[in-house]
Amino acid sequence: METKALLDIYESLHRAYGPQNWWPGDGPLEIILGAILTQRTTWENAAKALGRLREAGLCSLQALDAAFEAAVAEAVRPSGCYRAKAKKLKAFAGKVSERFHGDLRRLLDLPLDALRVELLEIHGIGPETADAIALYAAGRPAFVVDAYTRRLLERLGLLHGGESYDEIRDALMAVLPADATLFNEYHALVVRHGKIRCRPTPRCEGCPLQEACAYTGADA
DNA sequence: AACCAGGAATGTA
DNA sequence: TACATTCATGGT
Repeated sequence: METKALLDIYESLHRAYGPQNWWPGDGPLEIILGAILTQRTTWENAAKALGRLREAGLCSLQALDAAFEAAVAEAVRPSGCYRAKAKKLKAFAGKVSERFHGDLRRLLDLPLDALRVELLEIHGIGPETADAIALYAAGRPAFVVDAYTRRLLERLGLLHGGESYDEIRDALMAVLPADATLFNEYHALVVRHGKIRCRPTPRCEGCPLQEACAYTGADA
């Protein structure tokens, strides 16, 4: 993949959609909890679950660590896969508690590579969630590769379709400047664009990537 | 009424 | 290593 092609895509998307302002404020912990809760669900459902965690007084590492898994599960029910996610949330709280003395900063302040290794050891955190946490909670330049990213790059002819997560991530990070702000907006823009469902004809009317690719959204 | 949404763990060959 | 199944709510 080439730097210019990828930056051109970014420019087109940014011109069309503007800044997406993903995961602002909230604080590192809630960003992490949200990253787990949004797996295989809409952000609306994840936000609902996060709100219920707050209501239940479970929005802290100590509270999560001490709480019954069933209580956590009940709170996060709206996000789906709720028993599995309750286990994941407690796994994260437990890891920070035992390995980092309950101090989230000790984890987040690690160098990117070390941070990613630590995150991947935690039950419930795979490559995409690890990069989302590194980028949006720790502010590190980690490129988040999701289904939208794959589909876009495949349809633009930059990928063939058999690549692993790490292959795609490493290829992108090898040619793009290590800029957390850029990666933050890039991922958010790819998702924003990917949600658009183009009509078969005319194809992608108003699509910002029309000249590069007539059909990069979801299947209509 | 199938299908998808800001995945990952687990089981099987 | 590579693919199938499971988790499970809520909106089209």
